[in-house]
Amino acid sequence: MPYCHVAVNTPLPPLTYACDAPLPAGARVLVPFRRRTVVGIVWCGDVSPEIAAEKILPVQSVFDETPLPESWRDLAAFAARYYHFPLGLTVFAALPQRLKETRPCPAPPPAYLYALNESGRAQAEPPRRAAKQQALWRALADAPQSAEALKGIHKGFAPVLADWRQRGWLAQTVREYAVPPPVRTLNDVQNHALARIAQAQGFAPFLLHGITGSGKTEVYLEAMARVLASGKQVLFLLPEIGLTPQLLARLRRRFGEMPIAVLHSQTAAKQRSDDYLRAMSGQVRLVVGTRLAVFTPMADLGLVVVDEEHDASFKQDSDLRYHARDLAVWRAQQAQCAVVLGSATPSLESWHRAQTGAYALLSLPHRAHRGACLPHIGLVDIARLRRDEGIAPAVWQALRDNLNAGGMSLVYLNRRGFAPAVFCGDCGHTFGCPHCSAKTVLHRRAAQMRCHHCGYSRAVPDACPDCGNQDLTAIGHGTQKIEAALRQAFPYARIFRADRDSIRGRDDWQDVYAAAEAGEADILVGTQMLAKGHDFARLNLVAVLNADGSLYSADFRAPERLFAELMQVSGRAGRADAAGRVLIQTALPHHSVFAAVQAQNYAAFADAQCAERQAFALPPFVHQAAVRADAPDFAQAHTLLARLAAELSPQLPPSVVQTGPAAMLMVRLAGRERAQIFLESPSRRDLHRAAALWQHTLQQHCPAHTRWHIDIDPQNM
DNA sequence: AGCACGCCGACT
DNA sequence: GTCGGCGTGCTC
Repeated sequence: MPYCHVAVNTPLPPLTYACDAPLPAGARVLVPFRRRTVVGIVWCGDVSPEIAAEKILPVQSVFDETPLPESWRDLAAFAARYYHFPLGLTVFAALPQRLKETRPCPAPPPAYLYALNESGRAQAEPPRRAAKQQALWRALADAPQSAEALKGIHKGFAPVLADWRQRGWLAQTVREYAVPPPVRTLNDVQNHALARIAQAQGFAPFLLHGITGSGKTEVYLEAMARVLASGKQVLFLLPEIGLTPQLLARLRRRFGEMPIAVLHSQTAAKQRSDDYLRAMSGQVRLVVGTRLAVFTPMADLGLVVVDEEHDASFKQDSDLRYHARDLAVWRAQQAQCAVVLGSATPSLESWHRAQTGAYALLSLPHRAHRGACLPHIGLVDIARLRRDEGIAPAVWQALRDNLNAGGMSLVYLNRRGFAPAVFCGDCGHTFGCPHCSAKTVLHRRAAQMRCHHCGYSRAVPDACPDCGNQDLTAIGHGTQKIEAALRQAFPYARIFRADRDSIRGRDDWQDVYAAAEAGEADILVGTQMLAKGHDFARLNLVAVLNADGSLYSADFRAPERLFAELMQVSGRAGRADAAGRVLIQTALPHHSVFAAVQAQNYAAFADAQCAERQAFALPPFVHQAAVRADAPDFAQAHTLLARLAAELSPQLPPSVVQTGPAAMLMVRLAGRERAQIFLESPSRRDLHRAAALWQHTLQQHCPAHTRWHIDIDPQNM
């Protein structure tokens, strides 16, 4: 009797089942598992069993669906190996919801074109009294028609069409989509970048470094157009916040009626699995999505594009801790095609690879439209300045002047809520989250104190729980408080706030966007949400209120992130013909990151950061893995790691440096306390051997109440 | 990861 | 005397 290995949604390796005949690898099957029926993916269709025959159960049924292709299985296997995550769980993390369910999931039918065939043409056309039918008939006699076109002629076309098909009068062909010619012409620099990408043979990684407004997207679109025109597929990844209706509209303008698979966490389950299967069959050639789209099986991949490649949302921070940009590069290597990583502020990892020649560097150093110039960036030293409502006098003045001049301003700060902390003026009591090592944030409109890290919220207290003092002070400023202060100072200004609290649905965002576009907004107040991806023509003043926060952090990536954030938000200012102005409030004006921001010189900043990272043996000069444990008490997590560290350290490859265990920067999260050990090595191979050793040991020695995971290339400390 | 089977406190 | 707490261990 043949046996097969089946990946199921558990941390176990693929399990052995019996089957009547060898099964195709990649097939979706139903198998009995723990007295239940679960979905599995055949991993090996014909194996000899390594476990006792009496334990082996038969495969229950095999779905009549196209098996997942070998390239997809290789990707899943690689991700499981690289991220030291169980294969079964990796496989299921890479599938859309529908394919994890126990019902059949047939591939959606392709789009057809319909026309009268010879026997159809031999028939008499419908009489004039059946006007709609006659119109349909004439259209079908004239040229092949899509379903949408027929619907345009006669809404109730479907039964008529079915009838004629039944009679054998119709020919149907799969609809082909041509790529329309480009709408705009590129400038010389863009054309040069495009030519390099288009000429590439085989695996060819590019880092497209282009300042804000330099027209990176146009380069992507034209590179994509060429690949799509050749009949191959394109995978286009964007950060969560970049996949907007505006971007989709732009793709539709460029690629006409060509179908686009849109895969992100908010796509409805049915749509997502349909798009997944359409991409797998090659029916859809353009796949656009956020990080999870990197797992889309694609029959004939010809180009991968990762926009804003430095963005943190490409890294998943739970379950399978993958980095979509890195898997995207792996896929391009697998498919032997080009991959374009684009950013105005590339990650130092990618920059380093471009410097060492592993990636080809393409630069777009100027804004694309003539007349558009870089904003002027000024620093406002707030170390000794009195501020009114968290805003320095010079910034108040600039906002007032700009308002009077009819300009639009953006007030940017990365703090939601009203005030980031509340404390008692008498005894100094502060209000922490009971589950996290973080203060709760005052949300005044909701009259709540909320933790921004877990779901905790409570009513605003009337008095201090320690001393009964009723005079509680809100310190610091969040978007709500700034909005209130601005409304008071400028009662006639049209002020809009955009953050995760005020923008709940897509419509809220559309309202703000439309108002800003129509010139009906004077001041926008908001967080990251406003910094990324949206251009407002009238916006000519950006005020950044709390730039420093992260610089006090122990995370060595803080300057890199701050630089990217400031460049991104600065880029919002003055995209049209007039130079914009940016004012950054900081108490640390002499920090090197601000000089780099003022100079708007990414390369100088990146080179300086790289030198520092090299001196301190940090990524990208070494590779890191974090081994983390969390438990209700810190001691439990710490003890486990300390014990195993002592045990394992003599067995580690010599190039691997093991540091810790130490507390994570945020020790307590959602009621659990977290410790971690860092593994570092200049050798990927050695790092993986060390990680594998830890994985193996933890699988066997993890006590109750303690959880653990391994994070390869961790982005958070 | 689930989800059973297993052994000790508050209910009819 | 049972219902149910979640602690430990197995799943082909």
